[in-house]
Amino acid sequence: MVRTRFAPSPTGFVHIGSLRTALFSFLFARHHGGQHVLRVEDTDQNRLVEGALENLVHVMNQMGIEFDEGFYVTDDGSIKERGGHGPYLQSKRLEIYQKYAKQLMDEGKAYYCFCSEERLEELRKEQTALKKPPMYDRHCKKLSADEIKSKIEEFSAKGGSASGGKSAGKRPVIRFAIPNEGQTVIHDLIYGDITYENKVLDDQVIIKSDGFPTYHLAVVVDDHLMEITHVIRGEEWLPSTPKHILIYQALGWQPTQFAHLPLILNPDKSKLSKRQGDVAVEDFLKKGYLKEALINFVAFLGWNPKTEQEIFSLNDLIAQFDLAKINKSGAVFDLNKLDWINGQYIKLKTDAALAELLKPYWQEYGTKTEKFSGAFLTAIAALEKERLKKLSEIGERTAYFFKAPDYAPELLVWKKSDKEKTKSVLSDLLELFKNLPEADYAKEKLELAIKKFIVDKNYDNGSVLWPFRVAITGLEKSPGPFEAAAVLALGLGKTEILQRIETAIKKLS
RNA sequence: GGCGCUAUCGUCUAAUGGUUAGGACAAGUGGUUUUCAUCCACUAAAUCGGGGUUCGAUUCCCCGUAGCGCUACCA
Repeated sequence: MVRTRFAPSPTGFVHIGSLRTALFSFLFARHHGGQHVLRVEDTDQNRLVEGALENLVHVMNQMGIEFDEGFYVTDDGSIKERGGHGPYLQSKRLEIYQKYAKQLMDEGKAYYCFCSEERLEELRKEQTALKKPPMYDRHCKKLSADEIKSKIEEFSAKGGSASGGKSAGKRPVIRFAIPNEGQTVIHDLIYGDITYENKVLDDQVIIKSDGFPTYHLAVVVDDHLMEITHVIRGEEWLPSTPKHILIYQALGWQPTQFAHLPLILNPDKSKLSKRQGDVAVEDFLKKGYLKEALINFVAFLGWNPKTEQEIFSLNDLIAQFDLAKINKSGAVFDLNKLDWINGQYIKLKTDAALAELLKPYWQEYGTKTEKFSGAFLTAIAALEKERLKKLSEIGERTAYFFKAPDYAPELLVWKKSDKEKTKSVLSDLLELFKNLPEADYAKEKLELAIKKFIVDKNYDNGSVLWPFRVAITGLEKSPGPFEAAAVLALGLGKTEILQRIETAIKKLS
């Protein structure tokens, strides 16, 4: 049984890279009929963020990434935990890590380290100055039993006193003793076999002085205990993987399989970061990117089905997903392509569904959607469907439907026409509309009537259609005049059209 | 500095030991059109460099170069 997990630390927002990692681990699990676990890695007490867990679970839920174990959103919107391998919050598993750390100590595979932060810093400085790799010098590994005993007493005497800075905590740290010889080989499902010399590996701290484990211990213990079969994570973890394998071996366990994902990059090719634009999934959602588009786009960063199909639903992805089709080089996060995919998904929506999605964005813009009929909103959605790249654009683009537009009089004059002609065209048009029966305000009838009007009056299209459209929309760029007018009549009645034409004539006077 | 990874159009990528190196986004041009968008057609745009192996290498190997990642009591 394949079991994968997504194991983020709760930072307060969901990074786009995390989304892809979660997506791939979900796709892999589902593709193989396996299970997907959500475990939260909150072992850094200095970086706790209020509400981060809730936010994380809600975003995952919203994106349609499911977890069989871990945390989930209940019907009433609260967060609950489930599954037989819990707890799924690392801060609630402290005794477990302690137990295995002790086991390693007892077997001589780990040791207490009493070195102060200052000493460590000094050491690093010296090593760097000598152009040597900064590594722990294993000073405390050589301590005798008596020395250890007295050091421990000294440490507890200090208690939690603030005197010695952060490093003078209550307890020493525990370091994992890396073997000085030999090699460790990673069999990565994406990168292939990678060999590391053990001697270049540092003696990692596995239990911090506050009693919390570091990532390296916690990840190994939890993945083992939670019966994870495949660890799918970002490429930034590749260099610490040999340490993890060594810990597995020290504990007498079989390592999981590993699949490291290529990084997602900023336009300058550095690791995608907050500094260079939005990286929070929440922000993209807020801007009006559809979850389907986000999923589709992110799936194509580093993976592709090797066909020419570009649009994939989550189910398509599950069916097609294959680790062997993931490539090894990092991928730049290209907003242009995201916009395009988003536009594609917007076009795929029905008019009514799109209108529904648009409501919050109209509200945000200040439009009281409850005052207008569903048919009206749907008709507007239909008009904008092929123009919209992001839902958040809707407010500004369609403001004229809800409130008479304001615009400069010159905008009414078509480039091949002039002010006087425009004025008389609009006056003629006003007459036409005054006599137009209500039933003829439907788009097709309206179009027929106006086209006939143009022929009868011997006008040309531009000198009629341009000012008419501007009178209705007040915009230089907008949907066509017939559909805009028809939708406007549907929502606000035919008199609104007469009024807007009258306003236009006045503007030219 | 050490260790590791990577390298095809601007971007995401496909392909093969032999192809006119393909597609998509973006860009540009033209068509449709009152404007915008859509749509259609077209154009420009790439195998990092040097050595091998081979009849032949963009593909396999080595070296170099570049970029990135890691190098914490952060994950």
